[in-house]
Amino acid sequence: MSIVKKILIADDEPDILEIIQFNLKAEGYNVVTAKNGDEAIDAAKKNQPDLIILDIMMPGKNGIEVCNILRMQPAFKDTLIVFLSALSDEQTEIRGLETGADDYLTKPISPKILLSKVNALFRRINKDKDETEIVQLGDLVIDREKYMVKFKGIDIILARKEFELLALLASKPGKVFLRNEILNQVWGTEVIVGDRTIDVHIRKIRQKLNLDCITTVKGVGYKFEL
Amino acid sequence: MSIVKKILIADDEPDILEIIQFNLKAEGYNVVTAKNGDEAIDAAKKNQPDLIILDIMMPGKNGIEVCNILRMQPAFKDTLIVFLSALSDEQTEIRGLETGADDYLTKPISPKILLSKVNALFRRINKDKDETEIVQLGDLVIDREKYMVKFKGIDIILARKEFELLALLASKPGKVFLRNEILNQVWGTEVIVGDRTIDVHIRKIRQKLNLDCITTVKGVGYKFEL
DNA sequence: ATTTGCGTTAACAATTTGATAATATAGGGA
DNA sequence: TCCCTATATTATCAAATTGTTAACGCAAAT
Repeated sequence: MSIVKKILIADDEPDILEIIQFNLKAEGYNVVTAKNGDEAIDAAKKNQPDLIILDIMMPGKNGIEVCNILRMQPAFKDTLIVFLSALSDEQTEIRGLETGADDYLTKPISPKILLSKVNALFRRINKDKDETEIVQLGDLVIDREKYMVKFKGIDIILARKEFELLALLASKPGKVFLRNEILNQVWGTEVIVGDRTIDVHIRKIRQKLNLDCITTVKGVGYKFEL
Repeated sequence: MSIVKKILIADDEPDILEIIQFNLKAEGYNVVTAKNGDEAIDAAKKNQPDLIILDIMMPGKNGIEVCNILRMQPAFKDTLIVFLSALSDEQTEIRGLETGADDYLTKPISPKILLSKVNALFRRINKDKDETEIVQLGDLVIDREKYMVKFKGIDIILARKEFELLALLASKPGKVFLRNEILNQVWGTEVIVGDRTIDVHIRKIRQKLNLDCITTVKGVGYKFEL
């Protein structure tokens, strides 16, 4: 899957095609269009889009038929498919979703909302791809899932708060985290702890890592940097 | 992620909560509910649902705030979140989706359509599921089908809970399973057991395997590693 | 009816963690 | 330079968490 996502839109109304295409292109998507079901299938095979937006009522094969045909082929088993239809009856919508579509939108739809939905779908797809909870910075590896910190291949045992604190700071290297920010993220809003608590934990981390990677920004907070 | 998906519904209207809950349960989902934003956050942390359905307008924290708070936490980075709101204005919907939600549904909604949407979301998520019945890790063989564990060719008899617990931990070597996670997966959400139950089973496993393969991560959970 | 094993809990021991107080140190501004 | 304030350091102690053992209820098997 490329960096720039490709979207195929199939609709028999030129106006709709035009509006959607314009908006998606403006957002940086690569867009291909089709005027009916058969064209849609051809275009899908030819372009291998990342997302297909299908009108339901089209000349020739309707959207649901197209979806069915595509979903049967291994190449389109995982392709995102969304229906965009003027038909808003329950039966059709359910049938559409059960055909294997990822969403069912009804016309008329605001271009902005359509964009948001499309973005949401791609966001989800990308998330599932990199399931890694690992942050690596030079010789330092922070693994959230394993709850482990390694420095130059050596395991370092951190207590929970220490780990959370380090993970927070390391999540955005260079960013200065305000003391309040740290308190909210690591301790939560309900717990109230004294002023020196953060310092003590910072010190423990510095000690255990034996590495000058946490910088104090006086009067502001702390930041992580190698 | 267990076979049975867990869904958290947050809505301040008891009727809605009831209807949705009923329908999702009928479909075989495991359902947890919350009456407001704060409850939703608590319930999410406690139950680690696979999907969260959030009303927007709720007493205390509203749905969008809840979504924001959860999405900031690594544990909920990939959790499915869907808004279900009576607010159907464009601004709110866009804001909702940009907050990191996977969908935005508007009330009133037919239970059947909601179900179809929920099913569609899970269908999309479940593309990586690859359930092997036999796990082999070094000298250790865990056979889910035969309910047996072998270590260096020698059969080891584990009781049901012990087996389930070990199988869970071994399903992702290195991953730390939170106590809640373990309770949900091995004991289920309905059953409530005491604090020390997990420890006792862990001890029995350690004893029977006579192998230092389960590590305690204090304040977090347990992990399996050879 | 008796035995056996599982799952759970209670009770207590052992351990680790995290917050605080007290004190030292550093750095910027008057 | 001298203060004043913010942070660093250290030791201490309470709280939280887990480990261990024994015992109990229950159900299945004998």
